[in-house]
Amino acid sequence: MDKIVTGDEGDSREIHETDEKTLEIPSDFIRDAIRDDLAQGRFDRVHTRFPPEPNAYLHIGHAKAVWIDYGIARDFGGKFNLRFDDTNPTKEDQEFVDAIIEDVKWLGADWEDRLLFGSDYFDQMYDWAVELIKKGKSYVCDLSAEELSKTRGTLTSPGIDSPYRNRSVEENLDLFARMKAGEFPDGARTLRAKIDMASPNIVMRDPFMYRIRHTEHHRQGAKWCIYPSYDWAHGLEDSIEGVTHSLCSLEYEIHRPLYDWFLEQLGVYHPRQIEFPRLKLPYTVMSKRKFIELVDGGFVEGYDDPRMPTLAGLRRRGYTAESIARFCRRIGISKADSVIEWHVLEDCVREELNASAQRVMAVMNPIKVVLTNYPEDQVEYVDAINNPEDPSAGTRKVPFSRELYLEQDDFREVPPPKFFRLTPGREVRLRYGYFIKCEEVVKDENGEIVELRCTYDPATRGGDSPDGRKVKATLHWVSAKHAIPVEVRLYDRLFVKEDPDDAEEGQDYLSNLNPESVQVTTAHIEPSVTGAQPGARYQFERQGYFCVDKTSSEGNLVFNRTVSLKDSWAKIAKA
RNA sequence: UGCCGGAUAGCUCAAUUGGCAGAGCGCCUGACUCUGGAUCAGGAGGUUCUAGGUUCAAGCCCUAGUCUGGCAGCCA
Repeated sequence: MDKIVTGDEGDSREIHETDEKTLEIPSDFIRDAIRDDLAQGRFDRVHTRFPPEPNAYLHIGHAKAVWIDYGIARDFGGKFNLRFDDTNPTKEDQEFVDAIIEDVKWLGADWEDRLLFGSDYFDQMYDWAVELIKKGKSYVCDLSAEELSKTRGTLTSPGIDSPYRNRSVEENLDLFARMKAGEFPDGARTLRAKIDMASPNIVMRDPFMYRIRHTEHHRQGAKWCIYPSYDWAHGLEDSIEGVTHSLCSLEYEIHRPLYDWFLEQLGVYHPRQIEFPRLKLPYTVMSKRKFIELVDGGFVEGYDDPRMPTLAGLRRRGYTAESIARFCRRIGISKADSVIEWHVLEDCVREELNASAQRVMAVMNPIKVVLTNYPEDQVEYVDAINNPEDPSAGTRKVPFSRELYLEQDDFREVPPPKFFRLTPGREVRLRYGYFIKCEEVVKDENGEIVELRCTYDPATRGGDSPDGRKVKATLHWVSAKHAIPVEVRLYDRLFVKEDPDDAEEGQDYLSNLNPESVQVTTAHIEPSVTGAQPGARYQFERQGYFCVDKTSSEGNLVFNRTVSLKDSWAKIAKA
């Protein structure tokens, strides 16, 4: 039986037996390809990497990539590296390195001791470039960026050779060394691979390997003034690290021939690149440039604005790492470049929070209710279940008194059909409290309802009627004098169009911003949440899941709505 | 222009070498009878884009066609 071993320093510990264990690994086209590679002996272990460029915050699309890279390594008992692809100093920053590390850690991917940086291999890459020059496979080109793009040809016509293409090896070596030494200004020269200017694949038309950039690198400082291109660097980084499967998104597909070409010319260890489609979600944007514009333009509060699809934003919104992992598992990996609806992610977080979130009662739009037959100064503490899905979560005491707040939506003076909540003359249950009956509607001079006068049935304490009487609705409530006012932020989609780029003539995606993407309101909440710390998650009964925002403080609690509960009444009411 | 992909339930997507076409949401029904428009369980729902072909057997392989998406930077 074939044994698959792992470890790149000869610690060939046995992890799987192909015929049996790998069959238990979920199937998708990438895992299948890897399984096949192992079975055919093309590789004898699995080693992946997640290679972000530290120039932006990670978003939900990266979470999919992380879960493919890390998930596959884990499934096959292999290794996973977190590697920063920091080859372009002009856009990169330590701030992003730190944020990305936090995000990947939060997601739950484990890179063990392999936190790596592509820039740490610059010396090796340089030596390899010299080697390619010596082999006549690379040359220094003096064409400007503009000239280069002109001579590259078009989608329909071949490019033309650079006049510098046939420089001697000696001259190339000399020029390249001087490029490195800093003798030339930015953009004056490039090092290019000598491949084929007539290739139908434009990526193969003598792509550049190094450009001159007199810019300090966030990690390497001023050591370098020439920086490698993605195409040149990426395969080398994978090779150096002993990566077996270099998994990347579909836009790199046409780069694969170049990835392979460099490694073949060098004759070094050669990983396999496999591409998968990026995650797409409607009503949002996922590009670094647009994130920056949204933040700098003040359209959102920051990279961690709860409306943003960034991991920082989703985290602040209340999404858990587990719900995101669940989401990634559910959508799987296929070759189709598909758009996944938000409700898939929302279901995932509801599923998890339904099982784990502490229940609490909060009234968003209060209507005052006075229990006319309830003693003036009496206060009772009723037992409320913390989580009906989890008995071990126990119970808590909630104060009940003569004056209460109910949800405005839970009362209709003239009820529409199928409305089972409070209405004049009808009896309903107050959750964990009593049955109450609406006797009178008090209005001000403008005809606006100011309060409801109800009676309660003392025999129904706790919510049960000894005579077996039934009510159709159970409403949440708070005691008016015990309730704490808190700030609540209700979020909606950031853009009004599925594809924000689908804008009117002369307009861009910013014109599609949803003006109602956030609604700030005050809720009256039961006192048990006093002292809730940022990040704490609750279900506001009958409403949704909320978490305490980072701006929250002891005296001024702030909640973000992660997601509402499913609400089919909203649809019935609309119809 | 080249390369790659997709077309499957009302919607968004799955389907390991060809072997009874699945999930989530939506819809319908039921259970719980203190979230009763929450939650849970069950059910209905498909001529797999079209026309041919190979095969005992085709969503999958082959041929032709129609529609549709992505990529093509001195970014990664």
